[in-house]
Amino acid sequence: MAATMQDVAQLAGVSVKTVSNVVNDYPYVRTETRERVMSAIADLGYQINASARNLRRGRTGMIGLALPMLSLPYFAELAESVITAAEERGLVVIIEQTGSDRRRELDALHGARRAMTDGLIYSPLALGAEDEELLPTSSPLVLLGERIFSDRVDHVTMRNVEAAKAATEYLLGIGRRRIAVVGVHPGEVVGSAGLRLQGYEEALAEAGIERDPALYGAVGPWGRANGAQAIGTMLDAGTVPDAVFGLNDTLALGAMHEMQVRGLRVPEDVAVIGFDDIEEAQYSTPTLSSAHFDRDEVARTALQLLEARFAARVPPEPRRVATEFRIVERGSTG
Amino acid sequence: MAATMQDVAQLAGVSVKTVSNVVNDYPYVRTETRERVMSAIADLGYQINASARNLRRGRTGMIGLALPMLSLPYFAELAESVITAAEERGLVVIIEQTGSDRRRELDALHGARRAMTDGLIYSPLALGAEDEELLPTSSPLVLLGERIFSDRVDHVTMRNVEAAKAATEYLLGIGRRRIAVVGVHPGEVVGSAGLRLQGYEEALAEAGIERDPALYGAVGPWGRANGAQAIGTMLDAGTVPDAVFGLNDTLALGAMHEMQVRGLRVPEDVAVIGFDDIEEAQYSTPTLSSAHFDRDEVARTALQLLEARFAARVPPEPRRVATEFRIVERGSTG
DNA sequence: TTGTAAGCGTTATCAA
DNA sequence: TTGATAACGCTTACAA
Repeated sequence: MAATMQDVAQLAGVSVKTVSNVVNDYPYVRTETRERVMSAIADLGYQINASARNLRRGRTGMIGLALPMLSLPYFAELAESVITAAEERGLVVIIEQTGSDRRRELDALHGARRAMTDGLIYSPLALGAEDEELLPTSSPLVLLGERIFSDRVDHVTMRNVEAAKAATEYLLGIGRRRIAVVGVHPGEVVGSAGLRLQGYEEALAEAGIERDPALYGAVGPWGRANGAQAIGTMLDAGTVPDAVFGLNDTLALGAMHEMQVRGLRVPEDVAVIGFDDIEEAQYSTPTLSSAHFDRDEVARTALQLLEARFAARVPPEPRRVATEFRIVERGSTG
Repeated sequence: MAATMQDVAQLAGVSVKTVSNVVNDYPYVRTETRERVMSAIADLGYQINASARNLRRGRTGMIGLALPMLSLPYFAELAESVITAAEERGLVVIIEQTGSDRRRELDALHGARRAMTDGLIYSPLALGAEDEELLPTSSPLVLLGERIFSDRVDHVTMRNVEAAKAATEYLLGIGRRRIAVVGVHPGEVVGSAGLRLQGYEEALAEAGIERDPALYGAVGPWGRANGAQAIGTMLDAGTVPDAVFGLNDTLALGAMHEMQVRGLRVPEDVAVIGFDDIEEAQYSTPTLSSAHFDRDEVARTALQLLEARFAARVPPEPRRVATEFRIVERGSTG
């Protein structure tokens, strides 16, 4: 059996309270006492029982991270950042994969898993603005992205519109005029797809270029296969763009792949830019230009927002923090 | 405050024990009683307190997954499978990123995090055979891969030698003779690098082809950048292979990229095969041939081994389970 | 600076 | 089939 505080206390000849004081770095412990306790801890290989501590404290030391799936590189990289940032704060992360399924996204919000964590970092894909009222407001929650907005919840946003606009402007700046956009979710306004498309359209409008529906590649999930398929359909229909804006990097990479297979040269015939700047963007052929966000910063900010709620007696005002971005120029845009 | 079993019991007019019986699907509860309890649970929005349950049960319902980092696609996909398989069994996964750092790998084995999980699935990269004795033998542990072998611990292995041999034989089968190998860790015998290299060498030996050190690309971590660098160095030295075996897919993809940049055609000039069959292999240009393993099967097997230990009164004999593989032929080998 | 004792919300034992 | 009650191992008033 594992040693308990009782065992340590007995061996050190002190009370459990004193052991607890030592374990929790309570300052008013005599050095000599502390040392006796420490050595007893070492002797017994004592490790604190997290369940007991959590039960007593009313906290679990764990936070949830709900995301579509880890095999999407963007989310794997986000998870990496969140886990690292959480570890710095002594928190443990439980990842819940929602598969961008509406029911499972709701479950992450309210289900049993939610009860075993102190807070939730939430990156929804299926829920939308109409679900705002379903967001729990009593328990700490940070929303990532701009899919849902609520005045009652903390947000870390991505400046989707501005970054997409900047990406499109970059393509315009290198002389491209027939810019396809891949990954469109028709009718969507508030999600990443809707917002990034809005940025694209604003850039074109300001450049005085007319909107051409033939250049819109609509797809479902944002994977490479759909990026390839969207541009394939477009090319089959006889529409040949001189640039492609992928609403995320995997779409852009898929589209780039499909065009190369069909003999188009990137960037000579078609320039390509993505969004998110996943690691893979640095290693594709050619390397992929992209709108870059600092995921570590997103993770740290989200954790700060959560912890502000853990600590507070009165819940703080919900905050909305926007993450900075920059356009990274690589081979796919020449 | 969240409702407790007491509250539910009071509302339903029964004892806490009865609520507990309902919650735990104890069969001997009258249907009518069960229904009253259920409706009280629903009314109060009661959710069980995991800390209290775990304290009482002496289990946490959580398992650890120690891996180098999630931004490596192979590990992200492995984590996805493990989380999914764990969820099916009502277990929660805590991911610990070791950064393939020796100290952090040891910490995953013995540290505080370890104490809050019931078992650990462990994919070491820095520890080696000499660390066998450091493996805890009292707590449930499953080792992934063939980096460490111990008779005292469960293993899920990958048939590294056989699969690498098959991959090399496949290249030989399509007529390649100067087969470079990328990702070599000189001097390593037991890790993935050592074993896969062994498979490569066995295949060449059986084909009667002499070992050529110029075709060995040694690198550190197995990322795309190092794959590119290894083949770059080789080409700079005037060695031009007619095929490349990447000891994993990201190495192969990096190497493929570098060769394409230098004007070599894949697969015409150089065929490329990887190892692991990550999702990206299906979307690169050209698509990447690879040695495929079923990660879901690995995950399920690992969990079965852990659970066998949770359940057992007497610890079961350590088992070693080998995962099947197959060579997937794609564009990079013509 | 340290000790005593009461709980945190469950589950397990035993009795009814 | 259900209920009383004692743990599980820790933290925290409160006392000393």
